[in-house]
Order: sequence, then structure tokens, then C-alpha cells
Amino acid sequence: MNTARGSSPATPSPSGPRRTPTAAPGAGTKGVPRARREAQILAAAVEEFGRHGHASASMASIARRVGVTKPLLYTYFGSKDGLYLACLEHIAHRLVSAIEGAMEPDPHGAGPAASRVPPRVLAAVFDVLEEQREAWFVLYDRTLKPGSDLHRAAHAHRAAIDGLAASGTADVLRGQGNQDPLDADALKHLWTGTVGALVGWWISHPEQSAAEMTARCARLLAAIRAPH
Amino acid sequence: MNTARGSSPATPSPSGPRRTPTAAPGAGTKGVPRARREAQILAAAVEEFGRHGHASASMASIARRVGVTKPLLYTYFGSKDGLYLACLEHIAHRLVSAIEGAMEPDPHGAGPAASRVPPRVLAAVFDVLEEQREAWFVLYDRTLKPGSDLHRAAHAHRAAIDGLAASGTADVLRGQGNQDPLDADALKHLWTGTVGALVGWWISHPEQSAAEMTARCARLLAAIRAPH
DNA sequence: AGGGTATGACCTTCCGGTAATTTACCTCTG
DNA sequence: CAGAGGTAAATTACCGGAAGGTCATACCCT
Repeated sequence: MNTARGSSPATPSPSGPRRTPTAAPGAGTKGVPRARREAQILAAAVEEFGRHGHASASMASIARRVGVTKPLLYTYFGSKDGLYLACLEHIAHRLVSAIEGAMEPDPHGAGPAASRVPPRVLAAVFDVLEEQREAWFVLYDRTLKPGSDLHRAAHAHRAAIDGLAASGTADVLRGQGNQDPLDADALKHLWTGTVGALVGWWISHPEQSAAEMTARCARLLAAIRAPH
Repeated sequence: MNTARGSSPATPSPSGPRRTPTAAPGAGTKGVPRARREAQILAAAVEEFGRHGHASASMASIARRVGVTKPLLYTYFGSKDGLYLACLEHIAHRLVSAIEGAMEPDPHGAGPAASRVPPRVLAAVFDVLEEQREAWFVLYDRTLKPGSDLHRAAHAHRAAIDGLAASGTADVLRGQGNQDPLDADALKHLWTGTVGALVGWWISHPEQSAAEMTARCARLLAAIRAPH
């Protein structure tokens, strides 16, 4: 998988199969710097957690994917929950930044027209998720046990995104004279669920680029809103 | 827990030798009749599988919920996968019947106006799920390993519902002159994902009745479609 | 006695987590 | 410039517990 090495300027000579006598085969010889390994592990963990959910994901499987062994994950991230939290923060931060950028891109003058916001947000999300589409479902992991620390943490990180969604969806209802707070909450949930559904479709169509997804979703949103 | 014999918690006849005589065909055994037990187990399993996903759900937990022990589940359903498949068929059958009923209720004359179909379908789904809201996520379990028998089975059962969704969404796009089959597939997925998102919100608001959900969703769908 | 209902004890496998150890590199001395 | 020593990077081997699954057995009614 990862044959890449050569972190330091002095790359170990790849000349021959020089192996030490009496030693375990290839123990401690990788020498990948910690920062790079952590990034690799994080990427593998995001994919694994996103695909199977926290409970079903296995540390050994993540380690195998990276090409290392379990104890390394524990020395770097402490525990399974620690690794999960790291994934959570990583992906939440990237998504929040991207969505914030998509919702207020025009500091001079009024913000973008309300009806243009959803496609912009989708474009931003797809751009962030292009190389890690499963990441969305790390944040929106339905299998976390309610009441657990992990559930609270995921909920807290979702709240940032949900807040942005709420500020966008509230206008829609206000324009209708609807002030029911439960309607607003449900519509917010509906929006994030819609994004999740679209990401789910994207995962099952890997050949689609982020740009293609953005264009397709613009068509679909328009079609839904058109009278028929 | 139940160390000694101890009648099961739900045994309905603690008052003397009052046993149902010849009441049911083949009845008369000491414990709960098999059909009733199977129904209890199925209900508990649907909730457990729906809440945690197939992999994270535990047989022992389901058994504990019913008030029996693990071997009984295996006697009646063979294996964890067998129980899961039984849940799948149970819920899929009920949902398909209900949705079919909602989509062609008027055999004489044309079908219901296209714009009235989604609320009707939602009403039917909410009615089926009223007492088992988690059941939706047994069918739409994202954590099933792709390529496994379970994944294929769930996909096959979903296909029935997805087919109904497709027949409803295809009209929307045709009305726009859009004939892209991928757009149609994505819109179908978007619709089922929307239903899932609404069910997810419903689960987090247990006090809401199916009728209230139906009314709320009608408001929300109208709000989305209105110009703003 | 016989048959449907139900259980306790047990087996194997996998998973999260830890301890001890090995390898490779860098640097500081003499 | 050689070797001593420190340190970062990784490994093998192992443990306790939980989960899927099985077997022989007990209960209770007809």
C-alpha cells in the first residue's frame, strides 16, 4: 500500500535486501514521521468510521489499511474514542469553514440571493468531501449510543453545521408566515438529511466528480421547486 | 437475572390454573406460544437493529429485551442474519403495501394529482412506522458490508420501495424535459433519503404523532416549493 | 410418554488495549 | 571520524471481555 518513505533528507539506501541477522522481519524500519503517519491514520479512520459506523469499525482494520499495526494507533491517538474524536474534529472543522465561506462570500453588498444559497453550500460540501466522501457519515453517525460521550461530541460538532443550516432554512419559513419553532427544527434536519442523501448517492457513483454533483444537484433542486 | 424457573415477565396468567383451553389451534403448551414469541422477538429485533445497525446490535441484548435467553432466538430464527432477514421482510412488506396503497388509491379516473402524491406517501409511511419508527433504518442500514448476502438482501427489498419512488419522481423530471437517467436515479435516492431524514427527526421527537408529522411535512414541502 | 417451550453452561473468535522489545537515525562527545 | 547514548518509530506477544453460536437438559402441558 504505502511504499512511500523517504521522510528525511537522508533516505535509507534502497539498494539491497539488507536484513539484520536474527531480527524480526522489518520491525521498526519504516521511519515515517509522526505527522505524516497521523495524517495517514486519520484518513483511513475517517473512511472506516464513515463506512461502518463507530461501533462496527475496527482498530486492526484501520491499522491494516495504513500498513502498520495496532499499537501505533494507540501511541498516537490513545484509544479508539480518541481516534474517533480526532476524525470528528478534522472533518467538522473543514466542513464548517467551507459552508461558512459559501454562505457569506460577498462582504460588500447584501449576501447572495436566498435561492442561490443551497447550491453554493452543496458545492462547498462536495468540494471538501471529494476525496473522502464517507467523512460526512462520521459526523452523522446514527449508531452512536445516546448518552455516551461520543454521542455528545458528535452532536456538538454537528451543532455548528446545523446552526448554519438553521440560519438558511429559517428564512424560507419566515417568508411563509410560519413561525413554528418545531417546523424550523424539522426543516433544518431535513436539509442536513438531504445533504447526507446526496452524499450517499455520490458514494455509490464514484466516477462522478464534485463539479458534476454540484451541477446535477442544481438541476434537481430546480426541478423540485418548479410547478408540475 | 432469572435464576430460577420464574414465569416470564409478560406471562398473562399468574392467577391460578387459568389456561386457555383449546383456544388456539395447537395451543396448550406451557410457555408463550411460538407465534407470539416470534412476534415479540421480531419487534425487539427491529428496534435494536434499527437503532444500532446490524453489526452493532447484539443477540443477547435483543433476548434480554424480550425477557428470554439467546438460545431461543437461535431455535426460532437460526442465526443473527436469519433474524435480520426476518425483520427485513416484515418491515419491507408492510411499507411496500402501504406506499402502493397511497400511490394508486383511485382506480377509476386518473391517479391523484402528482403534487399530492408525496404527502400521501409520507402519511402512509408514518402510519406504518408509528409504533416502530426505527424500523425504517433496518431497511436503510448504511453499515451493511457491501458484497455481503445481507447487503444484497436489504438492497433487494429496498428496490421495491425505490421502484415506487422512481415512478413518482420520474414524472417530475420528465415535466422539465430532463431525461438524464442518472438525474432520475439521484432524485429517487434523494426522495428516500428525505423520508429517512424525516423519520430520523420524528425519532428524536417521540411525542409527535403520525398525524402531526403528516401535517408538518405537508407544510414543509409546500414551503420548499414556494418561491422565495 | 411425548412434544413444544425454554435455559445454563460452554466454546471459539474477535476486539480494544497494554507491555516489552527491536530497529534506525541523530547527536554529542573524545 | 568513531563510537556511545538518546530518541523516535514500530513491532510481536499477550490479556480480559464480549459476542455469535451450540449442546444437553429442565419444565410443563396434553
